This record gives sequence, C-alpha cells and structure tokens, in this order.
Amino acid sequence: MTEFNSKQIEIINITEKLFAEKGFDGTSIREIAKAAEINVAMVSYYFGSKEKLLEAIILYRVSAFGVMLENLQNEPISPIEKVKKYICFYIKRIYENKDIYQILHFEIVNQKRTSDFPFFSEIKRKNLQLLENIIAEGKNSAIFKPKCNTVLIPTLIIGTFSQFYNNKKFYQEMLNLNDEASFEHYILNDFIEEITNVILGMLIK
Amino acid sequence: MTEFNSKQIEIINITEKLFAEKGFDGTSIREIAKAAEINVAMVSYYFGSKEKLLEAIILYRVSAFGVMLENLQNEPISPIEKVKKYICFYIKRIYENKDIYQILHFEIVNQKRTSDFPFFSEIKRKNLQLLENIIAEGKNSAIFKPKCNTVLIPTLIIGTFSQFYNNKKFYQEMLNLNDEASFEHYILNDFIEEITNVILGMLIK
DNA sequence: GTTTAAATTAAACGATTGTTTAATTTTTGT
DNA sequence: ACAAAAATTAAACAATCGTTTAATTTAAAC
Repeated sequence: MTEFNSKQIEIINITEKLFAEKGFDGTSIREIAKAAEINVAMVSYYFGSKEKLLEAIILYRVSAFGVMLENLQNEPISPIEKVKKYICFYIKRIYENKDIYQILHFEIVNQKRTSDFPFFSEIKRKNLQLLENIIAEGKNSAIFKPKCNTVLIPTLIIGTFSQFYNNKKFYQEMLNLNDEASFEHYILNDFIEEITNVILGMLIK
Repeated sequence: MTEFNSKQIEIINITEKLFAEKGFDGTSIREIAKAAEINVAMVSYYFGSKEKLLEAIILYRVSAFGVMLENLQNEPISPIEKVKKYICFYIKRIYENKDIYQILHFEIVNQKRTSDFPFFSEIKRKNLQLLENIIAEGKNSAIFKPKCNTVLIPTLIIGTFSQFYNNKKFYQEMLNLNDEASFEHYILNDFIEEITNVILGMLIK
C-alpha cells in the first residue's frame, strides 16, 4: 500500500517519540524539525501536513501489528499454554510499542480530531477473536470454566500495563526498581507472570 | 487552604471537561471563555494563567478525594466484604471523576509540564495502604492466600476501567450497549462484579 | 555534460496562541 | 448617595503556530 522512504521513516520514528511524550498538540513542527535535523518545510513536503504525519505514524506502526499469532491456535499445546503464550506475546508487543499505544490512547479519547481507526479496531477484534477461540477450546476440553467474560481480558492486560507503565516513578519507588534495567526486568518477568496468574485464575476451574 | 468562589468553580468545571476532551494543549483560553461565557481576560484574572488554571482544577478535584474509606477498616465485616466494598467504592469514584482522571493520566505521562503531584501520590499511597491492611487481615484469618501481589490491584482496577471507558465505542458495539444508560448500568453492575471476581480470585485460597 | 526532477533551504504568510493593558461597569461598604 | 474595590470588557501585545513560497542545491536521467 503506502510506502515510506528511509527519510520519512526517520521522521516518523522521531516524531512518534515526541508525540508520545508531549502529545500531538504539545509538539510543534519546529520541534520535530529540530529533533530530526530537517527543515520545517520538509514535514509538509513529505507528509502534506502535521495531521497527516500523525496518520502516517499510526498507519506505519499499526500495520506492522497485522500478523500476530494466527498459527498459535493450531499449535499442538494445551489451551492453558496457548493462553500463556498469548499473554506473553501481547504484553511484550505493548511494551515494545508503548509510544504508539500512548498516542493511540490519546487520539481515541480526543474529541478534536474525529479520527476513527477502522484498521486498529479491526486488529482489536481479530485479537479478541483469537483469544475467544482458544478459550472455547479450553471450555470444550472442560479445563476452563463454562462461564467467563472473555471480552474484558485484553482490556485488563493493556489497561493494567498502561497504568503500570505510566506511573513508572510511583511503582519504581514502591517496588524498589531503581534503575531502568530492573524495571524492564520486572515487566518482562514478574509482571507477565502476575497477569498470567490473574487471567488463568479467571479461566481455570 | 486555597478556596474558590462560585465563579471560579464554574470555570473549573467547564474547563475540566474541555481539558479531558481535547487535552490541555488542545484547548485555547478563547474556547474556555466561550464555553464559560466569560471574557478571555478572566482566566488570567482569576487564576493567573492557563497552567495555573490546570493546577487549580487538579487541586480542587483531588483534594476532595482525601477522606475515603478510612472507617472501612474498622467495620465489623469480613475481609472479603471489605474488599468488595473497596472495589465498588473505588470504581464508582473513578467513574464519577473520569474527567480529572483523564487529565491526570495525560499530565503524569506528559514530559512538557514537569508537574509532579505529591498530594496525588500521597492519596495513591494511602489508598494502597488501606487495601494492604485489609488483605493482611484476610491473611491472618487464613481466608486469603499467604502470597499475593497487592501492589498491582489498584493498578488493575483503574487500568482496566480506563481502558474500558476510553474504548467506549468499541465495547458498546461488542456488548450491545447501544445507549448511554445501558453502558452506565453495565459499568456500575456487571463491570464492578467482574472486577470483584477477578480480584477475589487472586486473593481467596 | 546538459537537462530534468527531487530535495532542501530561508523567509514570509496569515492565523492563533496566552497574556496584558487601560477603560468601563458593577458591586460593596459606609 | 458616595467612594472604594472588584469584576468585566474590548483591544492590543509579542510570540508562536502550521503552512506556503520561491530560490537554491543535490541527484538522476539521458
């Protein structure tokens, strides 16, 4: 579909970080130009406008989310293992793409730019469908409870993670995770384990 | 401490909604003045500046959070009932104050305004302490598991709620909650119940 | 090597931003 | 009723905003 050259991708990467940190309205094109070491006119030249740059960032990042775990469903492992893999993959993806998740969070809430994101909703729907299939398998195998609200599970994962990450300072104090490395280690190990236990607790009989 | 007259409170209420909808940087003083039917100069007159108006909004709202459930700990009910009450109260409070939570979420993440919110952190800490006391009581009574991560519980509650509410449209479609009333009903009943089950599942043996 | 297209630049554009001024109206205290 | 204080106003302020222009440099094509 739409393709970006290396210069555009560089601008996208730098701007993504700025938008995540300061917000779309809190970031000026001149700031972007300075950070990316380009002339202010280049944003309009490459993307048309600031708003279209935002759209390009979202498109560029989210389209990479497309293929995720479609083969997970057919792997020869138990539903429990599948759920574990799902959660692990999902949290890692959010963590690695926290900037774009931050931007999307704001843009979805924001009433200024009436941007709806059909392809992002589509991914969410697909994502949820995959999980529901796995859980249905677990129900059929009588491993999972017959009644459990699956819709809230992705919400719980991404919501808890966002809340945790955005209050980084607070939790670093609380959990004695003083440096960046130990905070990351906590997320990729303890946090994932914790969330996995919560969700398996919801599912398993 | 700082007190606001009725005119100031009116401006605070109207601006709170605008900031939550469009963000601080996405809302101009002229928009505020129009919505509040005042002259643009009145914001500076009453609050000093736009940024001080933001601080006033946060101070005004968050200071009302102070006293919450201090007596909950001493009520003659089981730890399980206390946890239930805690969750119910907490979710209702977030729901009723979603605008200021939205603003705070953005301001905490935002790297532009180096505002730290010591009194908000203090409330969070107090909030968490109360929950930990209740859970400790449950552990002593051998009702709750001896090992369970309590730190993540408020994070889970507020995170899941925020994620749910901010993707209102998506979940309204998903759960067939077409009108505002049924969406609110879902939050105040089904959602609270769902979250309560998740957390009690984490705690109870 | 010349021509054509693409990339980059500095400067300017009008519009909007937050804030201040100075004048006027309204309210308050006596 | 009058003086003082508070509230409100329209207008102007300089600064910054996103975007465009027109000129110049760089790269590509033949």
